[in-house]
Amino acid sequence: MEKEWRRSMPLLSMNIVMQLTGLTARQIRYYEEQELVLPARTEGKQRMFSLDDIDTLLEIKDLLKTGVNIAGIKQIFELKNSPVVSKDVRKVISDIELRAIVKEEMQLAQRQQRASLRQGDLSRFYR
Amino acid sequence: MEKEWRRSMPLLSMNIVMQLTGLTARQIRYYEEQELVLPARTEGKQRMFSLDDIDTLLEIKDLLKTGVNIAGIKQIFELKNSPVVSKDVRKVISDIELRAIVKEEMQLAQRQQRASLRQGDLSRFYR
DNA sequence: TAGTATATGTTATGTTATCTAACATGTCAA
DNA sequence: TTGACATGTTAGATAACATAACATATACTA
Repeated sequence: MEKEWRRSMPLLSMNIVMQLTGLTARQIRYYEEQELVLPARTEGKQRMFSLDDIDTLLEIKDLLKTGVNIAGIKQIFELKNSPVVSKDVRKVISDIELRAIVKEEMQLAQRQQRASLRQGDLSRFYR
Repeated sequence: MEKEWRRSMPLLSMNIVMQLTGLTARQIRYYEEQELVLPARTEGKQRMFSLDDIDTLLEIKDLLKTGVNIAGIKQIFELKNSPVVSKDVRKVISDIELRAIVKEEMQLAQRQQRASLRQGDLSRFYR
């Protein structure tokens, strides 16, 4: 309860966030438009990000890379914020994400009669 | 060696540093002019501060409030960076600062035949 | 007492960083 | 092909920051 303070404090400007996440300003603003991140604003309306925001952005980046679209990410984030999942958040969430992704990919594959999901794409969920 | 990374990373812009330290931009720039802090710069020459810089600024603020002038602070910082004092840095430094301050104040008092140093001013060094 | 140094305030002027909004484009699936 | 999605690009406006010069209060010094 001193670390929480810092992680949620909006200290970082756009430029730094671009560097830390490897995302473009356009991407970051788009994700905000889609309400996936909600950076604070200065009096002059400039975005200020917290470390938590960085985590969120990195997760978005990762999920997009995995093939989940914005709508899917929205769902996942909603699940995360649902009070049901507040025991061992970390692990539970991973499972949920996994299932969401697999489900989406399965549906895709079915609809297209093809295997859009190569083995390698799930490897990071196993060990 | 993962925390060092973060503490020395220049992530913070002027505005945030002003808020975190309670110093004005003028003060911060002046301290840099006096080479007490050396913030990084963006390509566009804008200052970017690290958490270490914040610590330094807060220390400057504190020392100034205690009555030490810029020259004195410079000395103290030089002592800190001297390789001699690299065992139990924390404690040793406090002592050095204390002595430096006391010395300065004593000289002042002597020259002026007055007691410029009230008891209360040193109270924070004792317990 | 008059003069000087120190640390900071204030103002002016230019540059960099960020904003919003609109339009363009590559990719993929229907 | 057509359309949706995610992102690129550009334009024009504003916010944030830069340097530099001058002003000033306080505290020392002569």
